[in-house]
Amino acid sequence: MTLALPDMICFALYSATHAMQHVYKPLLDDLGLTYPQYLVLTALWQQDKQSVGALGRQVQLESNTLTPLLKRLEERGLVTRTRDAQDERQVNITLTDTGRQMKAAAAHIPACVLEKSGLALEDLTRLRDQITALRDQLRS
Amino acid sequence: MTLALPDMICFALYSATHAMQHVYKPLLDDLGLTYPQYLVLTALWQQDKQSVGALGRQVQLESNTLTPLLKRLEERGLVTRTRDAQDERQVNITLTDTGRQMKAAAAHIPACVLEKSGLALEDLTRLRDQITALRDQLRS
DNA sequence: GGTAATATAATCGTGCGCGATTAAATCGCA
DNA sequence: TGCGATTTAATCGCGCACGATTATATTACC
Repeated sequence: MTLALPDMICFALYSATHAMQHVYKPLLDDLGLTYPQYLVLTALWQQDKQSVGALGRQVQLESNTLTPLLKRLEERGLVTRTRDAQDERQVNITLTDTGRQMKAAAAHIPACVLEKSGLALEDLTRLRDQITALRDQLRS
Repeated sequence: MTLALPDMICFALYSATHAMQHVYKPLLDDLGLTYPQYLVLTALWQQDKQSVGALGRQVQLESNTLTPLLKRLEERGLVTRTRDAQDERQVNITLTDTGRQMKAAAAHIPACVLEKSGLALEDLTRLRDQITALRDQLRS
């Protein structure tokens, strides 16, 4: 357990995350999206019309990050933001037609990333599960 | 290979990195450091007096991120920034006495993180190596 | 029914990351 | 020797992250 960067699991995660975002960058540039914006849209493609809080629980971000991000998506015409009629504290985020259509334009991305990883799907899946388990342990 | 967040290796890395930084936060708050500042100091604790570029190659950051960060470390009295006499393009970053002393104050951190991970050292090491290999593949 | 407690999103300030550009020093090469 | 190419930091603008606070709506409870 040394204090050198190459030995640190935290740095491995940190630098791998940046490397991953570097792979996504050109793919997302084609869609005019940033990486966090892509994550939010991914959550909405699975389940449309979610509150800011519900989205935040999935992408692990708070309203202080999400609110400006969602305003940018709204300005781009990808989502709408409307106060919930039943509970006016909540703001519902809903995909526009353009936002829904972008799902098809993004459909090729996962395969590109898989290929770039140089791993078999099952190896990548196993690694993902280990990283997810570590994350959940760290969060507890 | 679905498009759901829990299935995405990129999101596993992204959220695990944030969870890791959340673990470091209270430990680094005691030292008055941010996480990237801690990485830079870690590199300097291994090898003092490095150029901005050499540091950047280790922590995987460019001068546009490092220069302001290093200025903050200089303001806090942890490092000095001086133009290299032989090659005036380069700026040498050198630890002050205070910066060197902080290594001892940070010595307990790796063990804290290991414990929080809930994994045996050898398991964490194996996971780290897999993540590092993925990072290097993605960078290529 | 009124009021304290809670939940939700928004706002603000600071510090990264990073693409693009700029300024200055050094190097390569005829 | 001179001059274009390269290297190195710094600068600028934008978009996250996140701690702390605020405003408003809802719920709990007496």
